[in-house]
Amino acid sequence: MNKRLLIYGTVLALLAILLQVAEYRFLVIDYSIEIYIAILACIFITLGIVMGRKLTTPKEVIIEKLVTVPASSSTPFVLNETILDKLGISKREHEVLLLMAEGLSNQEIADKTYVSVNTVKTHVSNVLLKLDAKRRTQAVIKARELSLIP
Amino acid sequence: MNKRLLIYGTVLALLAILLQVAEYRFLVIDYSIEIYIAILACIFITLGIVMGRKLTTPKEVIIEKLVTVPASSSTPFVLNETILDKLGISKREHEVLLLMAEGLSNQEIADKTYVSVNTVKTHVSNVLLKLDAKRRTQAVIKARELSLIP
DNA sequence: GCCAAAATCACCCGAAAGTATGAGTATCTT
DNA sequence: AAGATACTCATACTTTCGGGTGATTTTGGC
Repeated sequence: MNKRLLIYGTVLALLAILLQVAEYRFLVIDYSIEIYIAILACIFITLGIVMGRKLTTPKEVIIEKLVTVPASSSTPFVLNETILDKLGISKREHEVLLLMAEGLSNQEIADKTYVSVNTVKTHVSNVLLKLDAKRRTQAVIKARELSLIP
Repeated sequence: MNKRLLIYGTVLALLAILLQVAEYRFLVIDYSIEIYIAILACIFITLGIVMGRKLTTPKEVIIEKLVTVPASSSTPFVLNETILDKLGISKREHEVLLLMAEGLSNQEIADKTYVSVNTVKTHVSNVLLKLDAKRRTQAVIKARELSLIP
């Protein structure tokens, strides 16, 4: 930081000298003083802008990213297969149920399981029917209550 | 923003006129030209610095900070209000988040909270944004991980 | 080999969800 | 008084869901 100030200082000094020299030249060639002022103004204004930009400390925007630590669950979760086949939920259906519970869309589930979206929709529909849910959100809740998903 | 530019423009113009007037005075009183230059330089350099600071968008240094959330599992659940207002989720938004987590549809949430469906949609959209979720299912998962809902 | 259940896929259609935008009101702070 | 925020609502539009129906292909067991 101090280095920077030093550099600017010397640059300023040099410019002053340069202007001093230029001054006499200008006077000799007898340019109008207005032009001289304008040039001076331009030079120092740009210098000022540059200094202003470099010297001002940039704003620091701290973005805090939230990360959850998995937290060792006390109960390991055991799938309740009894209820699973009591409700007649098949393997595939249970699979999409799990993915549904992860907040995936039908399309995303389709991509993950390498089947078409239509197939996923069919599975989802069946799951909704078998769990007596109106929406996938409800299905997930019920499934969790029944220990069908973690 | 445009107002600011206008103001600067007028200030500049005024300064120019002022300098013009001052110029002749200086010449009359016959000060040395060096002082004149110095004054000019000071004025324009400060002007430049001010302009540089105000006109240039302050560079924002984005610092990402990871914040770990313990994710309490079997504990009775305590709302993490710190995260709640860190994410800027309002009371109403949190309310619809809770109802969303119960598997309710927008219409059902609207009925329960005595507002229109459109309002609920707005709240839901905001929640999705603030939780960085694409779907309500995802939002519920994230909210639970962050201890925003039971 | 045959059958039933499971799995796959398609198409249509309406409902719900989500996005974008604008705007009015209320409250609270400076 | 002005500004910021939260809350409310609307309109228009796009995407996703979910229901209904039907059809073909696997698969596992008898």
